[in-house]
Amino acid sequence: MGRKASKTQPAEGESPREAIYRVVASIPEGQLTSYGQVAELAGLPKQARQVGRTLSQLPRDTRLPWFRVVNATGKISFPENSLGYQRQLERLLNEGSAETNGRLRWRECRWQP
DNA sequence: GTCCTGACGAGCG
DNA sequence: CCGCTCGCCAGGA
Repeated sequence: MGRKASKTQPAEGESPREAIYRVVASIPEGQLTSYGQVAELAGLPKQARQVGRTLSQLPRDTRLPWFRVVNATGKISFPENSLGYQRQLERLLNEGSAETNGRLRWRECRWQP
């Protein structure tokens, strides 16, 4: 098939972005995971940065549970004074994944997709 | 084309 | 625990 070899793709007929969306969408409510794990499950090992970059470009009205993705140190990957930090913490507080002091509660940070 | 940046992560001192 | 470096890679200037 005369197909122009694209750039790095996970190959399942999905673009890296689609794969990331699929994985993030599958994170169960009340559970947290890391950018690195999303990358791995999406078939993009060692590309945690690309996951972060992709999530940073999500539309505001997205239904994706992007807020369930935090960094490997178990913290929200935004400066504490930023709006992004507040929005993510708010969402996590809503489903009981965080304490009011901003401390995150890791309930089974690894799930089986 | 090159250079810099970034919602990351592991390693090292 | 903290700060720095290096690896990885897509995008924008």
